[in-house]
Amino acid sequence: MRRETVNVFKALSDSNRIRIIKMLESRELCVCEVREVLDLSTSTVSKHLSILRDAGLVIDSKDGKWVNFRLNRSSEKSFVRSQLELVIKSFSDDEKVAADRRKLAKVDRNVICGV
Amino acid sequence: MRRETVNVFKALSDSNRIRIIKMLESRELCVCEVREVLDLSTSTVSKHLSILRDAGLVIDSKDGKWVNFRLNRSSEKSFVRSQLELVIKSFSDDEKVAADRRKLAKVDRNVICGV
DNA sequence: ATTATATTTCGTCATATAACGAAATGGGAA
DNA sequence: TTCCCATTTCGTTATATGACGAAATATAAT
Repeated sequence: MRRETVNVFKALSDSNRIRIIKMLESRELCVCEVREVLDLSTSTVSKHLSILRDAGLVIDSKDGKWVNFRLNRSSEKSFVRSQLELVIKSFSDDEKVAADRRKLAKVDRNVICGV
Repeated sequence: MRRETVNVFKALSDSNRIRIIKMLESRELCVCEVREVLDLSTSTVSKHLSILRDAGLVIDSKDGKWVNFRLNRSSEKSFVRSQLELVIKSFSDDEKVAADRRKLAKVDRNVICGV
């Protein structure tokens, strides 16, 4: 059994990680921006993002002291692309997702990080 | 966050349950047929099937002393239909899935059950 | 009714997962 | 260098999950 493929399901089977993906639809995010919206500890958010990255669902890139995470919409694996599309199409009527989006619009990493 | 939708991911995030779905592509199956192929205890298989049923991915129907499980290909939820389609399209090159299919072709519930 | 069989539920165990804070890492900035 | 800060890793804890066998249910057959 292909563990890689099952790991995509594992990565998507946590509501906080779904919220992260829905947030990443808006724009690239660093760890502390996600932490601010989800109200979890930095280490927990970092772990969630690493699980999504290991599953191939998100990509990270360094920018100075920041690490930016974005959706891997052009993954070479069609299964990953399909799952991302499905998640993007789904959860649009979810109130928590909507609230995250509103909160995210007000978040500026230069303000909320390093406090 | 819609727990129902996340539960579909949870249901699909176990390799034995993926194998069950791939087996159900061939035909309806009862608990003991699945048990025979996966080589797990009856109670474990029953639990796996109930998780898939609770997620809406499979349907069960009684037929005398047997309970037949089949894929819920015409679920009223497009998300469930899409996920089933994706699983059906995927894992086709998986050796364990192929072996399950070969084993399943030789399985007759009237022979293997009740031993 | 009594027995047999298929399935589910229950209790238990081992492992996996998600959460946290503290400590370690890595890259600007002073 | 030294300090700062974003991130990761580590160690711990609580809960979730997957496995089993035994007991309980439900139905068929005798």
